[in-house]
Amino acid sequence: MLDLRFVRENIELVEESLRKRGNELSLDKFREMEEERRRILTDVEKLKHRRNVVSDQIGELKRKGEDTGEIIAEMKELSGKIKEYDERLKELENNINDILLVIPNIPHESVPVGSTDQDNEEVFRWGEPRNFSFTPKAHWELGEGLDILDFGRAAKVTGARFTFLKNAGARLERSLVNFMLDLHVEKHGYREVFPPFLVNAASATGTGQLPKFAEDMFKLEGLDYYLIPTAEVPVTNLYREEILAEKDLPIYHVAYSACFRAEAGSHGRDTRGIIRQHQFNKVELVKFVKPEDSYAELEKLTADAEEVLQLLGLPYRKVVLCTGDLGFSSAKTYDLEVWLPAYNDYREISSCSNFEDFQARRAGIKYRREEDGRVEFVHTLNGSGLAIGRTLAAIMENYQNEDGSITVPEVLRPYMGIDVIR
RNA sequence: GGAGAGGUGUCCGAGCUGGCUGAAGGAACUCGCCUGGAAAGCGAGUGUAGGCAACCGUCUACCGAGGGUUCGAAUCCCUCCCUCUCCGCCA
Repeated sequence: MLDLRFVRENIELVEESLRKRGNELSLDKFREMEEERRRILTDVEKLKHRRNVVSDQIGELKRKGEDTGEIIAEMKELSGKIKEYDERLKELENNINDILLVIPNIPHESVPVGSTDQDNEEVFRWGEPRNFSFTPKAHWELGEGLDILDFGRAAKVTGARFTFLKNAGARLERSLVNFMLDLHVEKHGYREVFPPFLVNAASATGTGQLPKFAEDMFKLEGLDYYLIPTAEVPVTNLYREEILAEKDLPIYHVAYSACFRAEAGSHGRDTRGIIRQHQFNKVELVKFVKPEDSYAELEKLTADAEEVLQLLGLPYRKVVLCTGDLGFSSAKTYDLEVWLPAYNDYREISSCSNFEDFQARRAGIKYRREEDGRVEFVHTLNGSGLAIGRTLAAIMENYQNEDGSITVPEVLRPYMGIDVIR
């Protein structure tokens, strides 16, 4: 979330940035309540000071064995007043906080202004989409033909938008996880963590899923547990309510996890295949860095994700999301979109974002500067490195052969143990 | 799941028969003295959040979280969370 004082002192700027995101939230109510809050706070603090002073006097009088009846009567009245003020104050603080929690991050100045994904700007393309001498099949056709994807039985066992991976398909999924983890750990210097797949409400609030996007997550009935929509949530919350040492920054983590998305609004889109599932695997990159470094770190993080695509030989393009398409918590996001022959288009396979101090403030992740001992919020970043299921689909479609078999990309062969899936 | 113990500042650790404890003592760190240099020693300092003033400063809150009792709570009561030990169960 944004800093309370910052919002108070920059209301117009915040409203302007909301408009750029296509959000018509008015902050009039916020302004009113914040004024009242400060008024009451000043008053109640004066009363509390009085209470503290008199309380000391009572202690002293009691020690001397003197009468305190009158002064205690005064204090009773004072305490009653304080209680009333505190109640109103709490109400205001809750209401103000509720507003702050649903204000999205302010887009970075380099982010193009726009309303939909049509307005995203392409940064560059890498690789050439392959020219097929035959009509390429979609990954779901290939998968069923090779008996490596089973949609029907997954629907029976669980429901729509779940898939069984079988045989070389299951092995390919596992190979991709290992390949990506190895690359990021060994070459890019990330430290591997394996997180819980369930988090509590405080963690989901820390990264920005709650309170606004509760319906996108699966929640365990009767428990304060949510299935993680991405490893970003547990990994970013690793250091929630902590003060890190400057010498420990930057911290790079890479984590494999399953991801769970309820995505209530997605019915009807990508109903075939494994592009949009309720459960998928992902290798996620998460960084905690000093504020002055975060934009350079975003470029590096994105490059780390790109290298996966390059090593796999998958054509992709990099786009910068416009203000209207930017995620709630993000200040700037690059999407990497992989070429899918069956769609004859590029589809998102990685999303790399700088959240600046937006998540750090919600989650209370700070660091102490060596120079002057001051404490400030870190900047957090994350990006997919990559989404495994979509990578699998991309490999199947881009590396398919006329006979329906699939050539295994060179870098995966040590993990797969075979050259062709047939 | 059952029984017991406990959660205090960067860390360790007192206080817990309510007022003189934002919090003893120690460690660590910063600055100064000492020294050829270092260690030891000596002296001073070092939490977070918020309000007012915005130069110095000042006030409020915070002893796992929330609520209650009280004129007043780290200290008493209740609920919850977490950690440890033993038992049960389980991969």
